[in-house]
Amino acid sequence: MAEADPLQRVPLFDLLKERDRRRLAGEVVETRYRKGEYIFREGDPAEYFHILKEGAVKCVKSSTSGKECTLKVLMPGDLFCCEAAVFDGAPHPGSAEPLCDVSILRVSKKSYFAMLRRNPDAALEVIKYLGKRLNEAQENAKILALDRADQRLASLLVKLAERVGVREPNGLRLAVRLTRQDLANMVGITVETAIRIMSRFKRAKLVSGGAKQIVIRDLTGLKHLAVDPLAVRH
Amino acid sequence: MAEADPLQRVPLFDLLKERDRRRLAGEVVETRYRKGEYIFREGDPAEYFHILKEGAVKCVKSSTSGKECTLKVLMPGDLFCCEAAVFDGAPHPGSAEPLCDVSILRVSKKSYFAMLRRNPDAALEVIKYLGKRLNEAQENAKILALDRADQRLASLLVKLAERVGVREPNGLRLAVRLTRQDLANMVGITVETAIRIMSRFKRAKLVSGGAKQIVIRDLTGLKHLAVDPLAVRH
DNA sequence: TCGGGAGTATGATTTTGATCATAGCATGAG
DNA sequence: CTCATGCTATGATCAAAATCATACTCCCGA
Repeated sequence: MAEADPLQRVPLFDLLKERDRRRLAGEVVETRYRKGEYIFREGDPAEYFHILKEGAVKCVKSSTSGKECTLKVLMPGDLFCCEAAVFDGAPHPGSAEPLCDVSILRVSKKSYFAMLRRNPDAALEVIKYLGKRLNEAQENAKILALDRADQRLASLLVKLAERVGVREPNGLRLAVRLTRQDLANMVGITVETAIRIMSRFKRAKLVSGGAKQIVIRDLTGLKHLAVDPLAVRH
Repeated sequence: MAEADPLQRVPLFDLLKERDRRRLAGEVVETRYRKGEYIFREGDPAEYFHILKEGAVKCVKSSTSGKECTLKVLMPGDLFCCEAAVFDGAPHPGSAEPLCDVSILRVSKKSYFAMLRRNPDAALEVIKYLGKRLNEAQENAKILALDRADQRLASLLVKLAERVGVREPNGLRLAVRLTRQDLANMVGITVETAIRIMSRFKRAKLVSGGAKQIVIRDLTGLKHLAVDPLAVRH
């Protein structure tokens, strides 16, 4: 906590009255994690509320058979485990793993709830944020339930391009490093299927690049494909 | 609004200070719908916040190709379209259809937000409710992404049994009327597949009954199946 | 610059579930 | 009672994606 008011520019906290922000600042702990570590694991007790300050984090759930599913990639400003922070004593329903070196802010559930009770605007902000997340999750469920593998992957790439795409001469570069395995885990398919479809997308000049760097070369084409039940041939 | 304080026993509203509850009561409209009507449709402007008072409602999303997916069956006390109520001017991301004759309470977004701003306890309650719903939605996404058709159906039946199961001599009867098509829409499979799997479940004495009435005869067996990657044979 | 490991690529085979087709059953309105 | 209609049932066929197997390629560090 080197700066005078480290929470001033953090989403959610920026809404607090200055007095409350200062009060809370003393209770916020900043921690750094590197790729490969866990921020928390499925089943751990959920005692803190988190905000991602820097880097990218994936939320993962796994099934008994060892298969994994990535629910969401969080970016700076995202709140996480608001959903878990909510239950008294219930464990984390999923794990949080850094996709690169990250920095997160952590507050105890108790201080978090006390803060919300004192700051109706912040509470409304959290309500809006959760509403948005619930919406996303339901949209996602629809896609998983109704769409084919290639459509799901196309939808994912569109979503990623819009969230973390960086303009570049030949398209939008995704600012997070994701392997085919990562992509597969996000849409409920196997690596092999993800690789085959990505190869098809490359041939169709929709995307380019590998694990280090994915570039979206034809966003409109992908959007089309996500909606249209016609596969890209060959 | 015949009764003195119609909101006293309604979830969420029961938390309000009496003064606020009375104030809000004037703004709450109760409406009845019957099976076959729509409460609202995907794309309609979202101007109200809803609470289900009586009956059962399904939340549905559909894809361009006409296929439908049922996100959730709401029961009395459930808030709905909190997620949509949140966006300024954005349309409903899904439809709400009664599964039987229902009664719903409706408040304008404006009064709803004003009420939450004045009642931090109610706001926290909404946060908890949304957290729970987000959790459910993510659990659901995991199941859709990783599990086979029979496991998904088994999970659904377990969930339904726990939410709307009524004790009976031969098992738990589901208090909502759901056809095989409804079940199929909830887990992203076709009617035919739902029927085949339900037939298998019947043969294995896990369930009984048809569209009028589904009875869960072996909850433990279903729970097992939901988790275990072994199909019920024959 | 060489070797190893992580990630990508691609083929062959099998499994699952969708699709198409037809038939049977039950429930309720008349 | 009886017909109509909405749901369930089941078979045959097809397509999509999982699985298993093997090879390649790129990068990074020693």
